[in-house]
Amino acid sequence: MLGRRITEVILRRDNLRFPFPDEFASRITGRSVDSIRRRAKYLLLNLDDGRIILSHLGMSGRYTLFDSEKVKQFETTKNEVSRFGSATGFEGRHDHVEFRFDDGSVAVYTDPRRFGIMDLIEVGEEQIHPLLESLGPEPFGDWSAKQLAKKLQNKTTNIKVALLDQRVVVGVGNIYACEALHRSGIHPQRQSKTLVRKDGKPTKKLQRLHENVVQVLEQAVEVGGSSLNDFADVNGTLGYFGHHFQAYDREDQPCLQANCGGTIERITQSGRSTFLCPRCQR
DNA sequence: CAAAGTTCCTGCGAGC
DNA sequence: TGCTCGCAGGAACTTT
Repeated sequence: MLGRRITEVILRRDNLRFPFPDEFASRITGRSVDSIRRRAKYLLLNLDDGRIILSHLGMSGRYTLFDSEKVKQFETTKNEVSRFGSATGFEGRHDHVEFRFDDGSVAVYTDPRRFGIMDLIEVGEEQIHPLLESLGPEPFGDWSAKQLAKKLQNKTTNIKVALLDQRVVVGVGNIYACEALHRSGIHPQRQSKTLVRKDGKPTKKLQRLHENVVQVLEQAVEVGGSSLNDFADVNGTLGYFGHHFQAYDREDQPCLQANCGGTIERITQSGRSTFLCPRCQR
């Protein structure tokens, strides 16, 4: 999408999780995409008029890109079966938005559950956007164990729930919270503040957790994300991180930590599944 | 029945 | 007593 001019936007419904902003299509038609950034799990597409398309994939959203060749093919054959899985070319049941570009390519936003978000940020309003304003630090930025300790020092909340709190650190979802805690040997139900020393400095375990959060996310990105069902990149390539799970979705299977010999358990915390090894996670 | 995300609401208890 | 805050849990959104 980068560097291309939007020639047409087709909305197949009036909302995802929230209604599309007023005149969304007309306000972005004719604009070109100057740069693309990410903040937490939000995508930000900077347009040439200073406005920003804000997008979130929710649980099941995906963008699929079709080059002009592919687009021509679809338009001539009306072929609805493609190698893109649920993004069945154009007009699949869950293809909600189509961005058409000046070079003939098309980006399709597909989202069966419609937990995703699409909004248009007006010039200068990025800092005050309600979805962005209370986000915590980026794990790949200058985030430190010290910073994490500060956020957790008075928290009685379970550490797993704290990791999922986007005010503590952004980008850690349910899978990666489970994996990072498992690698760190920390019990998910442990009170957050017990990982911080009285003087406010991180304990050894919290330092490990900080390192492992970054490591888990880096590895997941490297192999293209987690395909629990069908996470795919813009070319339809499936993510591979699922093959690297050591705890998540492994209930009743042996713990893979060296010399542990424990068995992975599944519990529920705040309505979310947590997988842990009660033997090596304390 | 459970699911990868996020926000909002309610009810409860602690502390001032 | 009343107020605020933090926290836990649940609901909501929807389809597979």
